[in-house]
Amino acid sequence: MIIDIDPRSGVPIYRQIIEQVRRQILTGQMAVGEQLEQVRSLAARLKVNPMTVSKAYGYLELEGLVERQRGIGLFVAHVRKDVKKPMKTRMVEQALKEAAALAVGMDVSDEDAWKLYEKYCRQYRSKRRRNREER
Amino acid sequence: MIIDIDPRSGVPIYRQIIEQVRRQILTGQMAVGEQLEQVRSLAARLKVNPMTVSKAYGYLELEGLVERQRGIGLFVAHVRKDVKKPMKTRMVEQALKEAAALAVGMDVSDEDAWKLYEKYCRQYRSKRRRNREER
Amino acid sequence: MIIDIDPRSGVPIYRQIIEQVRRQILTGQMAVGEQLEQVRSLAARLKVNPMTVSKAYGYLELEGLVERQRGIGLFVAHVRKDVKKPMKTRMVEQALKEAAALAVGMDVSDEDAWKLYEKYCRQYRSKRRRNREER
Amino acid sequence: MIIDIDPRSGVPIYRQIIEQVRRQILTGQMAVGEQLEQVRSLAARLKVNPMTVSKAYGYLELEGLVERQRGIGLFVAHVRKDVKKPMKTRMVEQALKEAAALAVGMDVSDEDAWKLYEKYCRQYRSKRRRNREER
DNA sequence: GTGGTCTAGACCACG
DNA sequence: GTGGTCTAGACCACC
Repeated sequence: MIIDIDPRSGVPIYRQIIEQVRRQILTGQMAVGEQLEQVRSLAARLKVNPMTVSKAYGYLELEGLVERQRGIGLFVAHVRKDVKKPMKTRMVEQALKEAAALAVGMDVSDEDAWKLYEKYCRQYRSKRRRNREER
Repeated sequence: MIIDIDPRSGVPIYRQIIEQVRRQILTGQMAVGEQLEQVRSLAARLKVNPMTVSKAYGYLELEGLVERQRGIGLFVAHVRKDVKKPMKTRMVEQALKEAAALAVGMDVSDEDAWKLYEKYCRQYRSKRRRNREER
Repeated sequence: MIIDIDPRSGVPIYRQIIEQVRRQILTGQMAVGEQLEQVRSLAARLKVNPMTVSKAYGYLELEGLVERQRGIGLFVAHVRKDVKKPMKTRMVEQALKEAAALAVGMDVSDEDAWKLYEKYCRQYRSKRRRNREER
Repeated sequence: MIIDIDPRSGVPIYRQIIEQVRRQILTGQMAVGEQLEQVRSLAARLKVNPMTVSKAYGYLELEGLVERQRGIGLFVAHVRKDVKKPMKTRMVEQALKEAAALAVGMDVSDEDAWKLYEKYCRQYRSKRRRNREER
């Protein structure tokens, strides 16, 4: 499992884990039925308290994105496409809405905003490609 | 002063106040020299402890967005444009970056994102126009 | 009476008044028996609340540097030289002690510190000269 | 951590804490990465409310002198030298400026001031040497 | 276990 | 009248 933690970013660690795992599940980077890395193993790898990982997994279970099989571990759950799709778009929509609100307030033109947006997209896409090649 | 607080949002109240006041100052919705609502008055209105408001105002003073006139109150400070500008763009940039990260992760095409973004901008611009006409 | 107030300096206004009047009395710039500017007049001139001036004068009276003559006003008191002298040196000594403590802590060499000190002295001396010529 | 509080000095307690910790960090008396005394522990020792200590630590974090590691505690941050240096010199400069203003006002000659300054520096340097040997 | 936030209410400093 | 500080104690978030 590819997870990057920045303990100094201000975002709680368990949230960083949640977001990255959720993203990987929703985009299919993690397949249905695939087992999540064990709590202790991931915690050791990230140099993080096991309770932190456990908490993140707990939230993902609540969301229905993973399923617990007692004594064995957690697995990526099957989520119906008509449930998955809106989850994905809602997240993006909210972020775009926030950006729009700020840009309008700050008098940033749509063109300038869009140039920035595209720049960041390129960065993230190439970063993603690199990660995939490493696997 | 227009301030909306959601005590259940998880974001500390004083931070919500800071962000909203900062945005209003940077966007010029609050004019230079304008007096901020009094600590006790705002606290009463938001049904919040005066210290919470005071804390928020204190941070804004540290940022230099607000100036104290002892015994009188707090006022919107004059901020040099070359200081203000980067503060504004940084806020917009961060929001766009977040949106880009999500869109890439969720496989949302640039075209779809752009359509959404434009829609929200139109909404905010018309909302803004209405607010101005009311004044 | 020559008094410069900086309402934005962070130092309480009444303290700024106290310090400047005290300095002028101790250095003889204000003669024994000379009348202090009236509270209302000084307050108007400095664009400051009369109570602020009154408070400053009150402290000076407590220190014995000025004397109240009921119904007439406040006058520079006669202070014995053997009382005056230590007041003056103690003030300077304390400031130098603080500067020394910091300079040692911050590893600033005596030479560097002294160059700075002399620079500031020159500035203040010329400022003082200008003030005198204006009178 | 060596901290002396004078609750009767007029200077707010949280400011006294800030200044003393800042000085110890900038002078290297507190090493980079060293853990700050825990909020509750320091509060108990100074017989002060934990929030007061927390407030002080919070400001130091804003200044970038201190970093939080959530759930663990606060640590002396690594501050780039080119950022640290001006902070240090500004502190010394201000103290020297204040001393110069007083000395000029009180008609203390540069020679007398210099003698005093050197004396205090000697005192602080030997005190410092003693402290180092104790370690 | 750590630190952060909020409250209620007292008291102070400043004008 | 302003705002600032501090306390005591409750509660929360995070690890």
